[in-house]
Amino acid sequence: MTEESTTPPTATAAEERSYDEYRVVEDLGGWRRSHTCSQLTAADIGSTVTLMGWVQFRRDHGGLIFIDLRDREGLTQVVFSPEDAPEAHERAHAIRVEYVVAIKGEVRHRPEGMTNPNMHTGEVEVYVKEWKLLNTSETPPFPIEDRTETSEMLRLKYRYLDLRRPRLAKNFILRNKAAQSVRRYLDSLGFLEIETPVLTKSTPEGARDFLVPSRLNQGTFYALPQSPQLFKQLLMVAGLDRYFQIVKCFRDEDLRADRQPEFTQIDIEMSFPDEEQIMEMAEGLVRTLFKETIDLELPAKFPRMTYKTAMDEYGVDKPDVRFGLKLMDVKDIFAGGGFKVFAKAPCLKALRVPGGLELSRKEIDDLTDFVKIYGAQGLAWIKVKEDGEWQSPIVKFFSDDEKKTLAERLGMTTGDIVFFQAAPDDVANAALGNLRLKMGERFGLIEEKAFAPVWVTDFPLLEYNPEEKRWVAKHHPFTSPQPGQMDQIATNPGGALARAYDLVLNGNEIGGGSIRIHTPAMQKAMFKALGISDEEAEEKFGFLIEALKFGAPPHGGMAFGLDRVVMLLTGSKSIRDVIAFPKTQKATCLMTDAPNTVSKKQLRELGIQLREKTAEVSAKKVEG
RNA sequence: GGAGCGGUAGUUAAGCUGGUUAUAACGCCGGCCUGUCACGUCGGAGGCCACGAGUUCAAGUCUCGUCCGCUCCGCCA
Repeated sequence: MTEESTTPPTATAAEERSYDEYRVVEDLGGWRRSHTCSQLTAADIGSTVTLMGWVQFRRDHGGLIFIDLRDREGLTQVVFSPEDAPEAHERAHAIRVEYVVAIKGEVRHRPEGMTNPNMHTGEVEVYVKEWKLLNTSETPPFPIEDRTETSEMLRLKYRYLDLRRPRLAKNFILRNKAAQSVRRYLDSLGFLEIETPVLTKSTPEGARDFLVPSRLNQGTFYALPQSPQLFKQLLMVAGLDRYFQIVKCFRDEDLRADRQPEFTQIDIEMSFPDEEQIMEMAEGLVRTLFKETIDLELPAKFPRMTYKTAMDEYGVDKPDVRFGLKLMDVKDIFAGGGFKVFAKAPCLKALRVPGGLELSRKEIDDLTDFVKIYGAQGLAWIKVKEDGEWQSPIVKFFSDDEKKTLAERLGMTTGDIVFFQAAPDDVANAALGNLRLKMGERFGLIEEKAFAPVWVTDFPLLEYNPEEKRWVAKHHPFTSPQPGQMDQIATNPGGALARAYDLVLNGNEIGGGSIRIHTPAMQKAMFKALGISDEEAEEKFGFLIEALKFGAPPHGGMAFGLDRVVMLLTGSKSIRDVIAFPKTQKATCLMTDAPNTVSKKQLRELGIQLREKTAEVSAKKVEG
């Protein structure tokens, strides 16, 4: 080291200096970490430790220099003192945010009154004796800290920096805990973790498949699994009895805050179960998971609700039961009455919101726009004023009898607002069901930290798909009907019930499953009911029907959406925050720039040629 | 496929009814500073206002289109 470089710059120095000469990256040179950045406490005082990590903040007093050293576990304050270690201190002026450093020094108690109770390691600090610069860093495009909001775009482009932020890092520490907890629990119950193929067969029904062209068999395609559904059933046929897997699933559908094209399921299947046994196992799993990750005791038994009740009272099949505000059917009150809009409505439902009197005209207008999203034509309402008078644009059309019955049925009282939807069932339910959630938020009825699980049972087996003009499986075509329900399919397809169940948590579907069909006859009958011809059934699902012929045991199971569960456990608003490298709403990866074009050679090997317009778009992408 | 919100220094935002040199905070660079912890303080640098057309004497601002991000509907269990 030259004379000049060890002399601190003085105020009289004419030209600006640079610390680049100190920014020489060194090898580890045999150094090893002795502690993480969240470990040191008063018990370690006096010991010599080695820490490695990233520089979170730097506070250079000219004399003393403090840095907060960060790793995934936490922060430790490190002190460079010109008296204790002049050479180490002088070089430390060059340290910048996000540099990677290794420091060796002595743990000391902080001086009286200088401890930091906000910091896990706030009682102590490490006085540096020597240190190594392991790497420098450019100034990060956004601050690596929780309190600064940054655009999703930048966060995704520099995901590895985003993941350094403590809040996100914590999510993945918890996610790991959750996964390990699930494995321990299921293993203890005799479930075997078995892997299933990722390159598999495209099956109709359900979501759009992601396809993978086959080079060895040109003109044919694998599909990525929407779930390992058929494989896990075949594992039951194989007599493996109990299976589970924490597994990626792929669905090529549009994205949402809680939907990614690839996501992770806790996939479970067991032999010889009834619904009760599966629900018991699932409740145990969720209870254990919550206990071991966030130390929360969920009730021993989760409440249950039929699909019909959920739709009638909550308007959705995934009710948030943390608060009341149930929908009420009032169709009968106005049937045949003078107010045509209500009298003729296929479905007429009301939502009474106590305290809703305070909603302004503007707010009601906004709510009207809100329900239009779900296909509603408008939003009728009645306010019950302090003097008991009803204020409403429609009440003048009501008869006295109608008013009286309505008030009694809904329990209308001063300060209320009542909303109405006169519409087809699905529209009325969607509009009021979502309005209910909005009102729950608006009036602070939702206890944010509460977790309210609920089973939704007795799902319909089939639902009508107007686009395809046929009945399709609501759950999937391998779901067993409830006893006797198969007979209904011919006469009243929509009324047949399935042995299916969903687990709903705070208005989020976190899991679902069913007892499966295990005889070839029933499976064939089901395909027939779905309008799938024998030939098609044979071509697409022949291997399943074949397998069912060889002593398939009764079996059933369920799958949990791990991403959604972890999202709820961590209080995240999107599953992107619990997926290390998520995709944008257009299903692209801003970090790797996937999906991308491939060379002509690659396409030729696969026997694939782009259509003219597609090729143009592709060429443009290559240029850009 | 559709609806809504957004894109302005490295970052987060402000920028009114179109009008002089586009603001601020944080960050960055440098000076000073031995008890800070989102250190303080003094000074400095930093802009294709997403992109492309148009209207206008004049566009960050108005119009149209395109691209990108988010939320939602459809889609998806």
